[in-house]
Amino acid sequence: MRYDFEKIEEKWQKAWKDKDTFKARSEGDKKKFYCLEMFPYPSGRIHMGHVRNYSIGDVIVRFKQMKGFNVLHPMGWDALGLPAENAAIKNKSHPEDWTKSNISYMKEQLKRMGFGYDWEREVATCDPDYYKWNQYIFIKMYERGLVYKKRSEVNWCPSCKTVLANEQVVDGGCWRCDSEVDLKKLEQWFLKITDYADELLASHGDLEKWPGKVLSMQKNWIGKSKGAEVTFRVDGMDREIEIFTTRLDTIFGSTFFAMSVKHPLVKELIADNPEKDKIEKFIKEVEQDSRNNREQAEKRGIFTGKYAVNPFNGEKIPIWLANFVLIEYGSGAIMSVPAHDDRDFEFAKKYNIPIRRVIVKDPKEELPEEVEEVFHDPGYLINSGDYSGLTTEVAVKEMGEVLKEKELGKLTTQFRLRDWGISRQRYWGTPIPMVYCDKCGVVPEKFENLPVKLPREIDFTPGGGSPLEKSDSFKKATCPKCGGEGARETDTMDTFFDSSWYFFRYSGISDSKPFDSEESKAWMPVDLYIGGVEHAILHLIYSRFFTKVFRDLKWTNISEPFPHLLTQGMVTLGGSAMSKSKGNIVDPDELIKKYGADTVRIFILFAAPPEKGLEWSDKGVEGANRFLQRIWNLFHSNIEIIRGDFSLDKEEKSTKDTYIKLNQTIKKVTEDIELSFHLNTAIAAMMEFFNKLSGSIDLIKKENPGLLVYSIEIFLKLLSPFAPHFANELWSEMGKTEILENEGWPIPDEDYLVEKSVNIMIQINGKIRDKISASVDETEENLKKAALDSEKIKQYIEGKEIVKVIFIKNRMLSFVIK
RNA sequence: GCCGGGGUGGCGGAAUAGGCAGACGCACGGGACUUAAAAUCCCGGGAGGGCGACCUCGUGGGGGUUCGAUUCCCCCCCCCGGCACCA
Repeated sequence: MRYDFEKIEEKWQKAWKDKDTFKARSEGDKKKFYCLEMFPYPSGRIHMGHVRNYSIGDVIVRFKQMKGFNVLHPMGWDALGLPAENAAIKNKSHPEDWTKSNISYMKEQLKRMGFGYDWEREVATCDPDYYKWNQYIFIKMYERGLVYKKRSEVNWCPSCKTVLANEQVVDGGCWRCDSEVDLKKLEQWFLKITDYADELLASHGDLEKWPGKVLSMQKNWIGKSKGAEVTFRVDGMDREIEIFTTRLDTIFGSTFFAMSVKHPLVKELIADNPEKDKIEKFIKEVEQDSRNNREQAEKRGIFTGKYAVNPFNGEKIPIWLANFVLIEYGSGAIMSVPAHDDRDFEFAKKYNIPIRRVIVKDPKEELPEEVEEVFHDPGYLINSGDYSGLTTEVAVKEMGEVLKEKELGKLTTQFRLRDWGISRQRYWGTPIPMVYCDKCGVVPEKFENLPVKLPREIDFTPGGGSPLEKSDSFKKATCPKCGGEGARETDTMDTFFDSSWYFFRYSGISDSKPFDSEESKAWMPVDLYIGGVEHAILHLIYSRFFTKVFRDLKWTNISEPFPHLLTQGMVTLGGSAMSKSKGNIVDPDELIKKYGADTVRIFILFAAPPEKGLEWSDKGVEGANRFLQRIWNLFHSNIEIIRGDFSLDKEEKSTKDTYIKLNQTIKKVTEDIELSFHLNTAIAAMMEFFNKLSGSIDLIKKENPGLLVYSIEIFLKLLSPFAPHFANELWSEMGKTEILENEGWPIPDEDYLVEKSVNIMIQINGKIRDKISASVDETEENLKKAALDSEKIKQYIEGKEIVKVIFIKNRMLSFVIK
């Protein structure tokens, strides 16, 4: 008979709800465990990635709960953002309605999967009670000088009609719709994440439980490089240009100077150049090029007619405009050292600029005059005046001191990381709580006026500016400072703002603060954070930034929100991530309907270890179902014994191997969940045990029925985090009254973990030639005797000399012969 | 180019303080049950050779260390992810 998963799953979901099984409690002196999976965007329905992510989390949570932890396992919705607006425009509805109906549908789906959450802590970022605190945090950051407004060139997505953060531009395209990104000059609000760049990188040392991959991605993103700022005077002009270099030691080799066409001084430099028109044409071309051409273009440049003066040797070097110098990095100008930099070398070759070698590996080495190859490594300085002969390292130090002394620059550090532009010209986001007053300037909204609510009735079709611009009632505001008439900021926040602190909110929901610091202190940090590797940079770096700001605001005493990160691999179909736009979605609903939640959970967890990518295939889902069904069948065909009153006989010879296997399985499953999260091998171990049990069922029934009862008990406990409804059903059929979630996690019987006899392999010259069954801990002496008695071994050893014997207890005996 | 992760049967994947490669599952083949099928149960399987006991080869390729290497060292190839005229 097939088990009726529908009935069973509904029954136990109701039981968990009625018993508040997953309500976070702070009881006794139990340790806390805060397990969090990245909250979903309510796009409509959950997808396989969610199923995988939340199944992993749920196993850990149920395991920890049985292990005796106070567990916090909340869930919520990352509910603001563009898709809601786009969908609403398409269906002529409202983003709020679309979002809320999606939330309620998806919530049912999560419940249907049997995931154990504390729904009392649910948050939805579109709720004014939530985004109120976005606004509050924004103002607090403003007060700390971490928020500023700047007119700047920003990434503009012409299709989404909004600004994108640097992090949201992928290969020159919009991260969401892949349209080519334009540059646009706009007044934008920025968060000074760069103030924390150094710390964000330095505290990587505290994140030893993060995947190396994520750390390296963040490291790349922050892009710290040590070097020096040096000021070059422009010859014949009262102007100076600052450069950044990581190779101050090569400064005597600088034979030209290069700057970005967008450098603010360019206009002035070429003002009196007779070939000004030609240069301006060049500038236009380069600007055009950098927009259209995502690939690395051929190096091009043009001489400005001016010279820069090298502060170290007074040498005048030509100032060029070059397409390979980026305005976004450093100061947008560089000293070029062709002998020691590939780009400079290529450029110098093309434009016949002298190439001067200033660093060598060995000062005694005779080198040709002509520099044929760029030398990158550190070494000894030559052709460098008083510095010649010094090592790279010493030269940088000494030159740095000279710079400082003469006020010509300093040793410094550059970051690739830019400040985070958070202004968005769209409707469905948190209004930025600022008021413009003619008298007082820009003023943050008063606390008592928060939240600044999104008006519901509004034309939110995107245009050039923010849709909120069109609402007079929204725009109209009273200046919080002087009480005069003011105008509200109409841009909304990047939704990454919302998700940068939601985990704090869960840890201490409060009406009067973003989160209750006291309660939060008891729960934070998140002990295990599980989510897709696609959030490795954006979300995770922003969340770390917010946490450090909260610490500095004394709202928390932790510096890192997620000491332990588990990044699950993406679920792909046809090689790419499932997404609506690509139309390669697999809807879990169908599988759940056909097989039930327990089967789906086992199946997705068994398919691969969590951190690996998973190319979707439903081959094998039958196998997961079959596994449960086999347990069901064995259970029910032996129900009398299982319900009976039998005691376990550990020492019964005929079944001792099963008892040992059971204990080994407890150990393996526990370690797989706790240490490596390799839930696939945990399931495999359970299957292995079940195969063993069902293979010797007749013997066990006859000789040791107590072992069957005991095995089933333990087995159901081990299975319960994976297939919780199923396990609970059988558990209750055994006559147990407590639910499994409130039972303790089994502990292996240490005296029964090792088999009493083992196979010893006998090797000759490294090749296995025989196997001998022996009791555990058999001595080398005895095994050697037995091996030498073996016919198989004899034929190899006959007439040869035994040079050496290697023995590893309980494993092998190896003869080296000649 | 730099950084990170990989490469194991037909497939998903096991196993590395060096010691029986391929656990577990899928798919496949054979058998039992059945009038038949489905379901279920049992058996089989890396490749090649041999009737067989067995033998040889085999964890991307090449070299090395070792009695013994999927595991350690050196060189190379390929795949995936990230960053990238970053000065």
